Amino acid sequence: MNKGKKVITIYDIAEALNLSPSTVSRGLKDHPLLKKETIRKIKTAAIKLGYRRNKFASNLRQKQSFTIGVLVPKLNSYFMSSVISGIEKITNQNEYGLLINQSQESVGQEISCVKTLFDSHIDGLLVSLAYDTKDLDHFSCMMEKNIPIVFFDRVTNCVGCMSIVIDNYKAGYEATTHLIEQGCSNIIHLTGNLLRNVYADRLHGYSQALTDHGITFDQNRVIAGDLSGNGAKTIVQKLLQMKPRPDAIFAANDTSAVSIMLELIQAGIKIPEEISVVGFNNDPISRVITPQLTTIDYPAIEMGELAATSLINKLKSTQTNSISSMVLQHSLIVRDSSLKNKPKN
Amino acid sequence: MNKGKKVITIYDIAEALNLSPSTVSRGLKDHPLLKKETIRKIKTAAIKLGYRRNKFASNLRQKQSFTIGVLVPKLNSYFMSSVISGIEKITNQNEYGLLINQSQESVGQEISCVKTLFDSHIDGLLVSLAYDTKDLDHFSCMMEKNIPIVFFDRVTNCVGCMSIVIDNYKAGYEATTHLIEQGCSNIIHLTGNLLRNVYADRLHGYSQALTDHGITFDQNRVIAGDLSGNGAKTIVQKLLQMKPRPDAIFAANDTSAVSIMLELIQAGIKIPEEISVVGFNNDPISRVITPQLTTIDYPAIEMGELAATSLINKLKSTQTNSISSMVLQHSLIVRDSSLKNKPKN
DNA sequence: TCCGAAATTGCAACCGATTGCGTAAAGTTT
DNA sequence: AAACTTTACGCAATCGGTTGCAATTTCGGA
Repeated sequence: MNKGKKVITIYDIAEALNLSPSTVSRGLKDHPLLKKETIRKIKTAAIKLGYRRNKFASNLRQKQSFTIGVLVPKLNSYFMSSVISGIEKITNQNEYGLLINQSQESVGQEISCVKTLFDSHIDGLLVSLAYDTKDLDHFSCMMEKNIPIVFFDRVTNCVGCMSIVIDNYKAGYEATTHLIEQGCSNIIHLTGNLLRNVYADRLHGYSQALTDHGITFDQNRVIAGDLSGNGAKTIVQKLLQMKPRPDAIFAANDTSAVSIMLELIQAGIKIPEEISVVGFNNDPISRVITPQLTTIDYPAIEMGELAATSLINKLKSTQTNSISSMVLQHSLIVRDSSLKNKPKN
Repeated sequence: MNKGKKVITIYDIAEALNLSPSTVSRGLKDHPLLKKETIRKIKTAAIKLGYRRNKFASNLRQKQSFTIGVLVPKLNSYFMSSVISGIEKITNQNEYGLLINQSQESVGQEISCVKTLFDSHIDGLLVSLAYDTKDLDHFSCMMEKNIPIVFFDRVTNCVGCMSIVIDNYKAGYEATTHLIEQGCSNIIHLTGNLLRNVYADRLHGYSQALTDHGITFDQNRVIAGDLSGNGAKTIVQKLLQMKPRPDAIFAANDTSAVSIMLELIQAGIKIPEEISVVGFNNDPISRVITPQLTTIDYPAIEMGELAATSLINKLKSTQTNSISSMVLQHSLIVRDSSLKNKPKN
């Protein structure tokens, strides 16, 4: 395979110019000790001969790959693809390659992906954890070799690692407070695996908001599921049978919120009159469903850009900077699905 | 940077076992000429010492990277992230790395990304073309070195390259025919850059369906735009001013279809009674909008899997197989946005 | 017990770029 | 013109794994 024309190396350039390979190597990267004239000659010849640097040889020697690994639970969600789009933008600008893997929400896959990425000699790693990851043992190979890791969205405490997040606690608090202010008092919270900070924090915010407004937190009103929207029918059936019927639902993502809404509508329930709904993420679907879904705007692209920028800075600076966590701004977007008081158009 | 513990090489294993590095190298990859016992010893020692193969050295020698490049217009769409999810699944199974770049819908970026990927010595390339790419000159570096390219979705004719597509002509034909069968005769078609096969073919199918049903094709009823949904307001204004008012819209993607629908609803137009709408892609939003959007189901994940599988097969087989194009199955999904005749629930 | 075939393993060159150190060439100073 | 800096470039080792071919060991058979 790959048997095209002859590969041009620095040796070919050296020979053509009657110079040594080392001079050519230096010339190609503007070494200050070389004569300007020589550098010009080398570069001209390189272009004329169609020279391309062999990254393997270069990486082997320099022990750097200029490649960043990305490990996410799932690629095909609006949120995650936006994050990755942001990451790609930055890494591309900085001439880093991007090696992307998905854990498919399983620790097993996550472990195997980390191994693969490690073997690929990535310079740094961007991670959002799988649904059921419990510990970080599988990342130890990276840490031992001082390969910096930046976690984003689904993060974890980890000495020496950096985290990019939004204030999920506050967001949960705001969403819940909004519902309470709309007159809701019997609020269901749909959440995911509480091992994950995003869900635990949102739940915590929800709980605190209730308490702060004189509503007692009730464990039975918290439903933890996979948030994929698959179980919506069952959940709605369950909700409608609860003794004091819930008057609001705060879901930890838009996908599940929308699925629930569709089921509620199917069951003849009026939104928001009978039940208000608030989601999370501000996916496109939230703007499209009727009534439009109140949700938390999550700056996905910015998160990707920031995560990538932070990692690259860490790679470029020799000094260990001490920032361990950065929090991006979210915002509550109020739409019709939760507006009980005000008149709808 | 990266100054962790000592790196273990095959030389360390060789020394520990009193063997030669070449034997260790062979043992690690189950060379048939080695004694089984020796292989076992080598592997055991490798694990005990924490050996990791250095891909750079290996790739340098073998002139292969076991890495596949992916170049797409935009990462952050439901369709594209699904395709990539499919690609990742296959490449991961086959132990290939994935280097992903986005052209941001611009030829300029596309050219620069191809250069980057070429310099990264990818073994093969998966491409969906940017919005305004006119020729394939920038891919010639790949072709000269016999690096196989598989195009998907937005493809182009190219000797020696492979294409994975759906039958866009037929899909356009079916969508239009469906509208005609619902009694529509004044059908607008919203399309993108006609340089791209996907749009040209859908337009062609639309046009042929009209002709086949005795409706004359009218260039004024074709609106070519960016399909991002941004110009929806302007387009709807324009539509509502047309002399015989259109009774249907066939949009080349769901995003624009939904944006148009929202504007139509805003303008007090009843869907589908006054204007029917059909989209393309079967994005999640199509199921969520009211009325639900009739659309063409596009097997995105399967397309990703097939593209990756085809490329890997091509890499593994020495013989040049002759398949130049594969067509995946699409399907028309009829929903309320186009059902004029039948009663709605 | 000796010989050749078969089974194992080692030697050494190689992939292509990088870089510490040494040296030759050019320029300065007095 | 001798002695000393600068400036510019070359030598050769190195990164770690791979592989064609040679060398050594093993073993069956005579």
